[in-house]
Amino acid sequence: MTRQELIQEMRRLGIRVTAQRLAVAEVMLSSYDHPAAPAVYERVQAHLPHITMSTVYNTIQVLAKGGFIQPLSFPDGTRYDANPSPHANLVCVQCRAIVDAMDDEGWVGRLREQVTGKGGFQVMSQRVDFYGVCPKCAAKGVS
Amino acid sequence: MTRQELIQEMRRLGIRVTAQRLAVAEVMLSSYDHPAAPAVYERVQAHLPHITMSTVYNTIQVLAKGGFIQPLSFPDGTRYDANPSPHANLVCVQCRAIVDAMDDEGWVGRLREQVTGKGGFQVMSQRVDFYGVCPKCAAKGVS
DNA sequence: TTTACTGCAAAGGGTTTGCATGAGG
DNA sequence: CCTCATGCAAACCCTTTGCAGTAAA
Repeated sequence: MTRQELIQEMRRLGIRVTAQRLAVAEVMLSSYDHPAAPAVYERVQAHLPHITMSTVYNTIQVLAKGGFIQPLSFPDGTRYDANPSPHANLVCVQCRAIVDAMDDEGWVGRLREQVTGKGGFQVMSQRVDFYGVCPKCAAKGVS
Repeated sequence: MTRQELIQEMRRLGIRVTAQRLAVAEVMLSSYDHPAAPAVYERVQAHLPHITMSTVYNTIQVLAKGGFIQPLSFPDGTRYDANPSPHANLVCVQCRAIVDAMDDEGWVGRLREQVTGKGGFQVMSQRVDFYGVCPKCAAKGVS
């Protein structure tokens, strides 16, 4: 998504475009490690040294409401996922890394189909996390 | 699970058995609405009026570590799931109700099989949530 | 008897809010 | 111009922690 497309999409959703929001959105959309707010703050500071955490949190809420990102609550804070397609996350319980799981065959979407329509529950979105130990941590800690 | 079986299982895991822990565990294991800590506290108070939130939180940690319950973090607090089998949760974004989704055909387990073994990630547990509007709320708010 | 759990109160930390200033449409 | 976003600081709320007393094993 180019900067122009991003601006157009924001305007289409009635989101007022500011330098801060653009910066936060671009960091979010180009981050694949599911950053928390403080990490987003740090990265945005490289472009906008004067931005504050309030604005980052405010913008995050706006972007979430607009469907650009999905919040993932964890005990130690909220991480954000900018991948709009149905997928699973692999969450390392040791280093807290989060990566998207390969799901070429669309199993998450299929699971959603199974759930939808049963019992009259209207599914709007989903969160699929698998918790465990990533290859790096498994190599380090020889458990 | 009877009270005696619960006690034996706790001892087997090296968990010291106290009246407070038994009460919290029994409330947890007999609650199917995925209660948050304050709700657990209220229910336990019916049996142990003198218990405190500290003890409830302490016990919750112990039970989670022992694998009796799974914490589910949400923006407005943590809910707890006492269903040990792989399943999906249906989370109503309006009334915050959480119910287990029927998964007779084991789709969640199958999805886990797909993820496990790909890329060397060691899966230990999972969380599968579907967010939407429950039948009750759909009937009320005619959206 | 030894270990560690309970209760109480206070602290912790990510996130939200109130308000004056400043910028977008 | 009018509305709404930003920045700053303080407040929020769920959860954790420190400590003295007490109960489990």
